[in-house]
Amino acid sequence: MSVTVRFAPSPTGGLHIGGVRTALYNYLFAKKHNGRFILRVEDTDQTRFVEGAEQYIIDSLRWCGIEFTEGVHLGGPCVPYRQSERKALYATYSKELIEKGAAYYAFDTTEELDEMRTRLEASGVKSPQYNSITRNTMKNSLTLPQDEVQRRLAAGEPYVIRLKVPRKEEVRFHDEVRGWVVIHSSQVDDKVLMKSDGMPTYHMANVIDDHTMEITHVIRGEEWLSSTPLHVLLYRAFGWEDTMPKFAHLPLILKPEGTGKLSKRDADKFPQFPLEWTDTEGKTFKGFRELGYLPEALMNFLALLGWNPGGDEEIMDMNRLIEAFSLERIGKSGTKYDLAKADWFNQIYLRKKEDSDLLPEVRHELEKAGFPQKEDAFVLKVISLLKDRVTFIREFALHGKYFFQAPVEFDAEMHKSKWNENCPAWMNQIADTFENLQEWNHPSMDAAFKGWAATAGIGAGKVLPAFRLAITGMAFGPSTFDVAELIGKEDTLARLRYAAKNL
RNA sequence: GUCCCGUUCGUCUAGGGGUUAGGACAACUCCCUUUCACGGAGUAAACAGGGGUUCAAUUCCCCUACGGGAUACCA
Repeated sequence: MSVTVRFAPSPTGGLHIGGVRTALYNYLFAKKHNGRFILRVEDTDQTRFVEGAEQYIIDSLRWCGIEFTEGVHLGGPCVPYRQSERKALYATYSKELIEKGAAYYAFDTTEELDEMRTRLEASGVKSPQYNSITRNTMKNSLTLPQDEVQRRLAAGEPYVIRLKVPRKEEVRFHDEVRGWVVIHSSQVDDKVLMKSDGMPTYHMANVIDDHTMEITHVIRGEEWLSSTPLHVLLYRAFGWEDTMPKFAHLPLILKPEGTGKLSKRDADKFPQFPLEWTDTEGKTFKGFRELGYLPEALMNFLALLGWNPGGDEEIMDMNRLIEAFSLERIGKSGTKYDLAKADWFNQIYLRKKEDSDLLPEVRHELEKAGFPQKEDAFVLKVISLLKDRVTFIREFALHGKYFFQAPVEFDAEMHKSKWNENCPAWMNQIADTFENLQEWNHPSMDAAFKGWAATAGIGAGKVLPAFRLAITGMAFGPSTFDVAELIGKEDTLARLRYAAKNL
């Protein structure tokens, strides 16, 4: 089976998480079947066009690890891949439809359309539509005399081209996710195909492009399910029904709480964009990248939002996802967007990384935190000690500050519960004991510590928390001896004496 | 309003005419750990409701409720 799929966003803003998932599923499907994967830009709405959005989409998908075989940024056999550059093609095809009698010119103004709707509503029509009945009362090439139509066209009067939806026809299509969907053509209105500015509408451009690009599977969000009958009618009008692509409508991603479809407008409430995005009002939203999510974790999380491999398997990298993916296992119901599990995936993938792979980014975080520079070996050691304890890379700086600077603030709760009046003296004694250590490492410190505690007649458990507090200032982290080993003898003794004096 | 789609633990989901309805995240408890994590063992937690069909329905059918989508010269 030869497969061609496409991801066709419109450059009206940042790419939100639903779009990323759609792109991901298309990518997985294409890869699985060794097919073509096209990035097509649907920029037919000039009023909503946002500068930079196209590049943003390309960059975002690249970061996600979603790769295309052809598209706006790559070129390919179906060039151009931007719909605004394919205008002539749509014009040609719309003429063809008119000649076939499957479409017609309509000259109605916005006011006249409104008038029609209010008039029909007043007379009790539930949902007023421009359709096989009402079109007879409107100004179009079906009602106007031919010479008047020609005259208006020649005079350059604004017009749209509408699909002449047949009165009584059954429209049925098989959705790969939902099964058979049947609808009657009387429920479809005479949709505008070509707008008065000469641009096609989504429906028109979409069908023509999918056909000319030989798309075999349309995998898109459920918001398109209700317009699919229209698309089927269009394929039928063109005589392309036998090569019509298969459809797979993805369940929608819903807001984490409350109701409704996730939209870009919610981006200030929870992360939605792969990369940082600044909207047209100058508002900047952090992306998953900036928040510290690893792309492989995000993809794993997203893949499982509306699809699953059937068993208990959850940790799946891109190759595994490609291998396991199938349209049949896509779910039908909407999915709430709950990032808690994404955090878990991030933790898993973070732990899977080699320490050295983490080094550049950890360094970046440390620098951002303003910590003094340390050699690679030192930072690598910090990474190995902290890796099991963090979910995000930025937490290396948060939870590991004591590796880079002596604590000046001490955890109040721990101070209260674990630090008593004997502690200053103990800390000094430990410092004295450590002073004489020949070897500076965890085992020797451990032995010396235990020896001191035994001769002093103190339970190690009573002193250890205080020791930790003196060295790190917090109640969190790897073994204090490991910390002490890494920061060195001099620093360790200084911290002990400082705590003895000041706590 | 109309049309279309959907409904299993809080969340993501498996399952499917007869099951102790399974897993994961999150929560909680315990173990390990003289901290925090990791790891391990547990606890709590779901078939929207009502009618059919059937020996049997969470599973099939219908209705209702609820949720979502579409109803633009936006995609």
